[in-house]
Formats: sequence, structure tokens, C-alpha cells
Amino acid sequence: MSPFTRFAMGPVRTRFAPSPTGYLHIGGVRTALFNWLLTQRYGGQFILRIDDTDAERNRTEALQPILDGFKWLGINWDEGPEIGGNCGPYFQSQRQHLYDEAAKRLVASGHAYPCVVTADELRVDRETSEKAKKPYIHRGPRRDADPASNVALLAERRLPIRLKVPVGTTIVLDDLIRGHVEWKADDLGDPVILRADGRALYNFATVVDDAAMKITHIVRAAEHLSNTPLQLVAYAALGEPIPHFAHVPVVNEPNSKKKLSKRDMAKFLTSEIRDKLERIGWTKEQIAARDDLNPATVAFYKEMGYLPASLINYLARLGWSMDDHSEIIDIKTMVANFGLERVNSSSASFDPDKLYWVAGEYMKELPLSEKIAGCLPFLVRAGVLPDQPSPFQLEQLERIIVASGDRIKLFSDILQYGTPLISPVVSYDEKAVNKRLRKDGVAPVLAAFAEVMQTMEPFEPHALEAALQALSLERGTQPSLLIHALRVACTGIEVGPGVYDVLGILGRDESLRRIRSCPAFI
RNA sequence: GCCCCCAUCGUCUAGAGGCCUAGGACGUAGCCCUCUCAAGGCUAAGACAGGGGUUCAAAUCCCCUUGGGGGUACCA
Repeated sequence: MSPFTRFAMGPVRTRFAPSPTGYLHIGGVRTALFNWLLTQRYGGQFILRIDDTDAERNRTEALQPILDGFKWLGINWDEGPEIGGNCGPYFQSQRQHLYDEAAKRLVASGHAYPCVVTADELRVDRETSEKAKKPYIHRGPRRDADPASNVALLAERRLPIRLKVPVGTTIVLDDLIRGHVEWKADDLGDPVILRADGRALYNFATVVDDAAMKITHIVRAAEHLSNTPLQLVAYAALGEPIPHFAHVPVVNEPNSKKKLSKRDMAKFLTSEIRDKLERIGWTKEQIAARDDLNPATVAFYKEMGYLPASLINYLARLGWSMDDHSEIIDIKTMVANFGLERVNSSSASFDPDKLYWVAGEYMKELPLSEKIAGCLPFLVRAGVLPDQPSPFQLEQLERIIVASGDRIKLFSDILQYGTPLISPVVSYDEKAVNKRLRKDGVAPVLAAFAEVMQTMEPFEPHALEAALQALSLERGTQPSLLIHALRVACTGIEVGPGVYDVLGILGRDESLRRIRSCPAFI
């Protein structure tokens, strides 16, 4: 029976189990996305379960940024933090009793046994094997003891519990992405599933929880493939049905075959990225105060003004394809076509350039009102506009955004195009001034055009263009001479929207003021 | 060391034995459009890791090598 037949027979239940680390990692969210897409496609539930068993590394406040990241992206969960569900609690730290109970049950049934070997003895054994260049496979002395005596032993001493790997067998997995994989049980040591203090180990807790939560499809990063045989043994010992597994390829660093790791995220906060953040209004102190502001996290893209749908689109295409040509795939189409059978099995490098392009494609389609709403906070943060802009300022912003057109790919791009028009020119680009203003013949024609502007009616782009063409013809100069001079005079820079739009947005008085005080005349 | 996974342009991918002188996309370069920058149009460079098989035929199947990754924990 194909796994896809089984999808139709009951709801698909998938889960994502992040640790509360304070940020949502790009690689993690991609895995979560595949889980979510699967449930959207086949109908089912996506569950968020918080893996907070590692007490030292966990802060409760560190969960919020993760939930915020999912919310921003529109990846909603059907069960989990904030909303609960029938299989709670959804925090592993609150489920210890379940792991404890399950482990004891396995001892009683002879599938597990208490470990009487001390950590020191284990270390010595391991080193001995290593010296002999032999793999170390641990089998504890109580392994073959009578289950009842093991139970009795546990009643008097607190000991770690190990799972019995069935010797002589072959453990097989038919992974939905990797295909058929097998391991010889004899290559695997008996793993500890419960520490002496009762805390469960990952490989056991995850199985107990996935079984209890009736997870049908375990879609997780490929780095967990090696954990799977042990987990399969645990399922069998527990007498639980084995879910489908799909190991998705990991996300690599840009232009690299190295995994995009949580551990060395700091290195992604390059000076270039710092500059970018500062340019959009972040102070050095604010950047330093947030360790999640770097390109390996979802929060970074939110702060840079990426449209969430564009990140989803990019991440889905990283490792998955719909067909041989589609790049921009809206969420509805994605859901309707998503399937594990078109997820690649090799790892993929994260490409910021392509993401930027995707972001631009989405921005092109965004309705004007949403563009304005999205850009505004960036201008406010940078101090270009007040918290409560006047109707005039809002109208001006709208005209700037319209005039900027496809130049705005990220909301933060408004700063590059909007600031020179909203704020007074504080500095002129030296190169632009030399090239466009301090040039023979520019000053007189600029002055003459200012005269025309003074009285022309109406003061709007079409009329301005006609007037400029007429003046250029009359004086025998190239229109472009005046056009370029005007842009630099009015904005200080050489790039930006069409110059007639620039003048129209500034208005007659402001345009004249800027022209008359520009470096062409001093 | 041992076990497992992966391998097509710089990057993301298409390709399930003949449709492949390997297709698309991002990026790069050039040209066109043009008041600059974007956007758009056109063009170019650019890949089957290597070696053996199997087959009339291999990017596609098998084996080996190489390279990358993961595991080998009382981490997750």
C-alpha cells in the first residue's frame, strides 16, 4: 500500500518540535513549512510541541519569538502553545511522567533494563574499543535478566534505563523522501532512554510523544535519519504503530555545503548586514540588544520588510519543486500541489539573492494601500515621518510609492527612495554633483527652468515635461542635461523615480527652494 | 575507525533508459528600451564529480573511488 493511499484514509497529523531558543531559525521554519503544507494538502492537523527538556538552555520568554515568527508567516498550528488541544500538554517539560511510565512499562515487559554500569566504566570500555579500532556497541549486564528482577532492582535503586536493541535483526525504514534504508541492529548499542533522575532522552521522549499525539507523518531534518533505527525499536517495544517518516534535506549556508547552523549564527551578522540595519533606522545599541537580527532567522526578514509570502515561496522552493518551471507559486497553488514525492533528497544552499528577487515579485503584486501600510513603519522608525503622519504626508507617501514603482522590493526600500523626497537634502552625493551639476552650461539652464517653474500652471508632471522640452529646444540644449541636473539638485542623488514625478511630489515651492540652494549655484 | 545519507550550470532546480547537441529560474555579462536607477525585452557564458559495468542505448540502473553531510552521548 502506498503511503499516499493512506493519506486519504484518515487525517494527516504532523508536528514541529522547536526548542525555545529565542528565535525562529530559517532551516527550522523550512522543515515546519513542509509539515504544515502536508496537512494543508491532505487535510489534517499541524501540531507545535515545545521541546523544553534541556533546562539550562531554556527560558520561557524564549518561546514567544518563535510563535511570533510562525504567526507572521501565516503558518498556523492546530494544537500547541496558546491554543492547547486534546493531546496536551504540549511542553515536553510537563510530560516527564509519561516518559517515566513508558520506560518502566518497557522494563516490566522485558524490552528495557536498568543500567548498572557506571559512566566511568562506560568511558573506559569505549576507549578500549577505540584503541582496538573496533566499534563500541554497549550491551548491559542486566539485559538478559528476568524482567521481574529488573523491576525489583529499579524499585530499590534509581538507575538509568536502557532499551534493548533486538540483536541479529535488520531494522528497515521506507522513508518517503530517502526511500529504503536499513541498519543492522548489531551495529547499534542499547541506548539510554531514561536517566537515573527520571529525565527522558530525546530519542525516547520524541517517540512517546509522537505516539501519544497520534502523529502520522514525521517530517524532519535529514540529520535525524541516524536516530531513526533506535526510534523504530522504541515504537516496536511500546507496541505503537509506526508512522511514516520523511527526512528533508538540510539547508546550507549561502554558496556552501555547510549546514546553516544555529550555533554560529553570529557570523551572519556581517558588517554589511549591520550597515543595512542601520540604514533602515536601527541603532547600534538596538542591534546589539537583539541576537536574532541576522540572516539565519525569520525575524531578520520581517525587520527588513520582506513580505512573508515571499519567504514562504522561497523556502518551499528550496528543496521542493512543483514542476519544471514554476518559481512564483501562490500559497493556494502550493498547497494544492505540495507532496513529499517532489522534495529533493540532497541538501540545498540558502540563496539570499534569489530570495530578494522573489520578494520583489511579490511586492509588484501588492495592492497600493498595503504597500503604504507596510512602508510607513520603516519611515517612522527612521524618524523620517512622525508616528501620526498628517494627511498631507500620507498623500505624499502614496505619490512616492506610486512613482517608485517596482524599485521597492522590500518595505525598507522606501527609505532609499522616500527619504530624499520627504526630508530636506542634507548631503549631496559628490560624484553626482560633479557629473550633473558642476558642469558647463548647467547653471544658466537650471536657473531659466526655475523661472518657468515659478509661474507655470498646472504644476504637474505632464506640464513639467512639456515645459522642459520646450525650454531645451529654445536654448538648444539636450533635455537630459536639465533632467539629470534637476534630480541631483532636488534629491542629492542620481537614482530614483522619474524627475517629473520628483518635482510633482515636492511641489512648486519646495522644488524651487531646493534648486536655488543646490551646489550648481555655489 | 564503524554505520547511514547525499552528489546535474556559482546557486535553486527539471530530468524516473531513447523526447538531452541536458530545459527553466536566480545571479553574472552584453545589447535594446530609457532622464538615472529599478522594471521589461533579447542574447551570451555556464553543469551530469571520476572510473568501471549492465544495455542496441545511461544524467537516469549496478559497483568502486572521490568529495560533502549526519550519527556513533546519561545532547537535541
